[in-house]
Parts: sequence; structure tokens; C-alpha cells
Amino acid sequence: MSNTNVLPLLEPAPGETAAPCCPPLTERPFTAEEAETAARMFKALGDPVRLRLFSAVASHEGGEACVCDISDVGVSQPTVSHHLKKLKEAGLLTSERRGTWVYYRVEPSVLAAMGKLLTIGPAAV
Amino acid sequence: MSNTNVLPLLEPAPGETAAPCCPPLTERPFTAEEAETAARMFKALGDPVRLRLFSAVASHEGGEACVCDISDVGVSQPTVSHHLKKLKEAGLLTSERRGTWVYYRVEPSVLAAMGKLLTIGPAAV
DNA sequence: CACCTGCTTCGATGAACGTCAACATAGACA
DNA sequence: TGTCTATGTTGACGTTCATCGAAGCAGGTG
Repeated sequence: MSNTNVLPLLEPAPGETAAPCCPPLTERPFTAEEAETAARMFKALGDPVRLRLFSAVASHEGGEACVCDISDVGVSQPTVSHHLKKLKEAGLLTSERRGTWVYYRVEPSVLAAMGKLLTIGPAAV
Repeated sequence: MSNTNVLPLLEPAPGETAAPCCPPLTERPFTAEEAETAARMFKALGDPVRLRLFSAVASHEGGEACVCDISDVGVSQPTVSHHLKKLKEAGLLTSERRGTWVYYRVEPSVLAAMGKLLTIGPAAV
């Protein structure tokens, strides 16, 4: 159980930016299902500690980092582990054990999908 | 108290896309303060009902909508009002009363700032 | 004035969340 | 084998949150 397989919303889409879960927020009203799906991602980033952890991983060299490199966010180590698990469950991170350390890695397609969500569509303004 | 004045993080920045609260997530690890600020926005969108309301407003003609147009999201009307207030406090919406109805409107600069946050910077991958 | 409609605020309740201390597990090394 | 270090898991506690019904406020209409 080293790698996550719970990407809940977007297929890997090998080619490019993957099929996002939902259209841009400004295109049309979200259905209940779309909202449920997208809210899960936003909620995962809705905690300051998780945001710092995610940013630390995303900005780390190679797009991955071991827990020891990023666990200096002012909370106890179990709490860090708990938040990393949450990010993993939300499909934003994947993890892999290499020897002593566990490395976390960002899922670029998810970033792209969320960015597309926030695109200002033709209907706005 | 018709218009929000609590845009917590980004100055209106009359010129263009406003100064976003934080750099792209992938540029460098967020500081505690940046994370606190950005997490407030993500948390506001981290609820399915709020996401539907926000999307309904954002996609409505003219970028604004009265409560009566968007309150069909499966929860009671006071709950709708509560969520709209949350979105307003997060700086994502503004409201204005015109006669009988209250109109909510999206804050485009915030959308742009969040989109920029999710940009994939040079450090990633 | 009275009445109705649209929306917000108030108070309460149950669920979800963040946090920690303690324990468990996995690998490295002697 | 034993021990040490690095992580993940469990259980509990206090806080925050989403939701509702009821009451309150504002504006329009008779």
C-alpha cells in the first residue's frame, strides 16, 4: 500500500492536463455531484497546516520530499502524518517508501484541474 | 452594510489581476501567515453547498444573482443565507440590496489570485 | 396603517475536524 | 538477534461547523 490509488475525480489522462472533474466555476452552476467532488479538493487545502505541507512538497526539488524535510510546521509529528494522509486521500499527493524514509509527491494533474476550475469563463463579468 | 469590506488578502489592485496573497504553491514553501490567508479561501470553497452557490452566482448572467435565483440547492433558506455570508466574509462575494432582492456578485480578482496560486511553477516536476 | 414577501439573525443540536499522547510498525545497523 | 530511528495508527478531548426552526428586519403593496 505504498502508492495511492484513490484519485477520486480525475483520470490520470496520460496525454495532457487530464480531464478535470468539473467545468470552470463560471461556466454553469455546478450540479450536486460536481460540487461534492470539487469541494473535497478545496477542503483538503482548506487547512493552513495542510497547505504548508502541500506547498513544501510541491516546491521541493523534484516535486517530492520525505516527511523529515517538511515536518517543521509547528505541530506534532503524528499530526503531520494525519494531514499527509488527508492530502493523500484527497488525491493531491502520493507516497512511496524508499528505505527508511517515506517520500510524498504532488499529483500535477490535480493542480492543473483545480487551476482550470478557477478559470474565468466567458459567462463571467 | 451592503458591500463587503473584508477582502482579507488581496488589495483590489485597480490595474490588473491584483496582487495575489501568495506565490504559486509550487514556487516555495508557504509561510505560516501565507498559509493561513490562502487556507481561508480554500476552506470557503470546501463545502459542496457553498461551491454550488458560488458557481451559480459566478455563472449567472452579468456575474450576479439574487438569492431567490440560486437558493435551490437542497438546504433550508437560512442555511443558504449562512453560506452566502461565509463566502462574503471570505471575500469571494459581495452583496447589494436593490429593492426587494439582494444581489450577490463574484469578486473576479479573487478568482484570478486563486488560479495563480495553483499555477505550476518552474520548480515542479 | 396592515399585510405579505425576501432575506438575515438567533439559539440549539449533532457531526466533523484538528490536535496530542501513547502505542505499533517498518527498515537499518550492529 | 536486539536496538535505534523514522513513520503511521489509535483513542480521546475540545473546538469548529453545517443545519434547522423560529424570530426579526427591510421593503413593497394594498
